[in-house]
Amino acid sequence: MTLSPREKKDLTNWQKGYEGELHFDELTRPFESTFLLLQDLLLKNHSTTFQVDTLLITPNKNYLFEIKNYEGDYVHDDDKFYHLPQSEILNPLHQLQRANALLGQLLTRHGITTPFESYLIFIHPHFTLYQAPQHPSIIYPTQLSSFLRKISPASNPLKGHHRKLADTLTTLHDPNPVLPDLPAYSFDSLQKGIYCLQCSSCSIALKGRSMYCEKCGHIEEFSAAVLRNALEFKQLFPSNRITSTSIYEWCGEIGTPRRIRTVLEKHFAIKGRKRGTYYV
DNA sequence: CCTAAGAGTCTGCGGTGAGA
DNA sequence: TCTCACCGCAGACTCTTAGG
Repeated sequence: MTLSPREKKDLTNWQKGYEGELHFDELTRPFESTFLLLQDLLLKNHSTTFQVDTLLITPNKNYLFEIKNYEGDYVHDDDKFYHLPQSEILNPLHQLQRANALLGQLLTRHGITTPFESYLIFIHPHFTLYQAPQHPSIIYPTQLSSFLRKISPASNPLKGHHRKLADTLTTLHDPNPVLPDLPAYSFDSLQKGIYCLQCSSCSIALKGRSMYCEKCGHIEEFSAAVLRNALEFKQLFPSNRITSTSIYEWCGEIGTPRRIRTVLEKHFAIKGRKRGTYYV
């Protein structure tokens, strides 16, 4: 669908944020084997919901990380952050302090009083902050690798209370993510077709058993592409039934309904018989 | 070249809805 | 309310083709 400029901006921001978290996940992967690493926690203290990007539990210290994938030029002035040339953004330090405070209160209510060291991580290599404050909680891109190196492997192992902390947080985590305000869409209003997995173009041609991207040359099995689209259909239209014709239409009437049916039969459970058959 | 998996074709079943 | 044409689907069978 065609997005409005505002929606495009939101989409870019979400993508950027997500990419930043993925990047940080990569950097903290070595810690997984020795420490407890919790990512993307959605927690609730009384009626206040808050999100925690990454929590790292080590034998010596617990860390709370807020990841920001800001790119380009920013300025810090009078306790405020601006994206140059002039738009003010939410102060990420305040977000970090809020998450830390709420996390502390939540854990205290569950009988855990362990402190967390909280850090604001600016992860994008092309991030510049003019008049950058020398704040002990801020880690700039050029400091990141040395900062992570300092979280050295501890000589003493994790104990029961560390696991209890992780278990408590995992139990308190709300698995239903808060969805951003999505633009209104319907089946009829969206462009149908299979897009290329590699370059996202819609210039896809069916050649034998494969889908061939005329733009980048990427080849994907027909069945894999249909399955991908069927899962996408399920995500976008949870109340719509998956039928061979609905997916055939959703895929831009590529192949034949019979071929689509074969793919659905293989990857989904069939409900009903004859007319009215659908897949779950 | 052979084999097996996948795709195409044909036929019949069952639900739906229009018209008598 | 009943009948019948139409549509969407499954199942059986045949054909095709990718990959070893």
